[in-house]
Amino acid sequence: MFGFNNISIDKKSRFSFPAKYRDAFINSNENQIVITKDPQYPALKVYLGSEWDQISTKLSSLQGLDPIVRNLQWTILGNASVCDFEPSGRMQVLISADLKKYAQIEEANRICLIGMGNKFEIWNQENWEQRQTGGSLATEILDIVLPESIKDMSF
Amino acid sequence: MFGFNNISIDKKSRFSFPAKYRDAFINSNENQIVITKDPQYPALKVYLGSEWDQISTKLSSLQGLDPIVRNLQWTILGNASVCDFEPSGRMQVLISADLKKYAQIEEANRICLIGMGNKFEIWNQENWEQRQTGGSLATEILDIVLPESIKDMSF
DNA sequence: ATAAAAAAGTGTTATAAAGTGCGTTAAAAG
DNA sequence: CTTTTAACGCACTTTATAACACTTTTTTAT
Repeated sequence: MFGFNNISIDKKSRFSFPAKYRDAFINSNENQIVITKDPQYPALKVYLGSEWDQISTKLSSLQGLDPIVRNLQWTILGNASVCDFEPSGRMQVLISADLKKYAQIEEANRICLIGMGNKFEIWNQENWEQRQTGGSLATEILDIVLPESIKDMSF
Repeated sequence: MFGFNNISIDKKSRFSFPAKYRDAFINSNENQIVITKDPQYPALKVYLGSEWDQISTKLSSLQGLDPIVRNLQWTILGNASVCDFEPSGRMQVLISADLKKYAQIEEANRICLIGMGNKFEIWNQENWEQRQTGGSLATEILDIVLPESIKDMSF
């Protein structure tokens, strides 16, 4: 599932996945997706249920007394929103007020949904354009040395 | 059970778990939860009964002559409050005055409840926001070398 | 020690807000 | 021109919370 989409969010903060992904969703047999914060950028990550199960299980098993691990757990696990999802239906998903704020799409009624294979990213349109045209965003959050325990994970 | 929730505590220091966790509680077949202190931060941890049984059994079996272990035992075991819990009901829980004080939520009528998978954290809202936005990883209470015995535990 | 008063804890109800479902219209694609 | 998709609007349902009433426990005064 790849590609760029500029789509709308309605008054209740819902968006629908473009129909072109329907078959892929049906084939992957998922009935849940998970939205959470991107740990590096003011953007959101969208995972398929099965993918999320793997990531969350691994991440929550790591030693939380390590402050870097703990911060990742907070960001990724502590902001995850699990949504029931019907690939055969409207494929609608709600974005919580918190996540909207984080991704700076509070006011916006349009977002950028970027297909990255097994996951999606959601961006504020201006942030996305700036980032693509080489500009840097102020908030590079995770500028740290990673502990061994998470070096083999990819979020 | 994941995600961020800003919820109210009533005048009698009760809060209710958001309804979105009901199914997960019912499926996990728990009728008790345990609230205790977080050993690193001014926050509270909430465990499911079964999870607590494992953690507390393991932790209390460790060698208490190690001062770090001893401190963890005091903090986590010595402040645990077991609450009967009805997933099919209102899912209400009382926070003791002690624990409220520790988490600095004495005055507040709102708290942040953070779902971290198999456990929750409870934070004073301001503390949480500061910690999430400040990004300073410097000020951890437990900034020490962990003994081998607890390296494989995650609280 | 006993009774009264206060505090703490438990449970119920009402109401506003948030979330969900679905039909209709508008736009795009074939 | 027909079919599919995206966006919008409305109605319905669920949820969160404050207010209230009642019970139990603790404290205080006699």
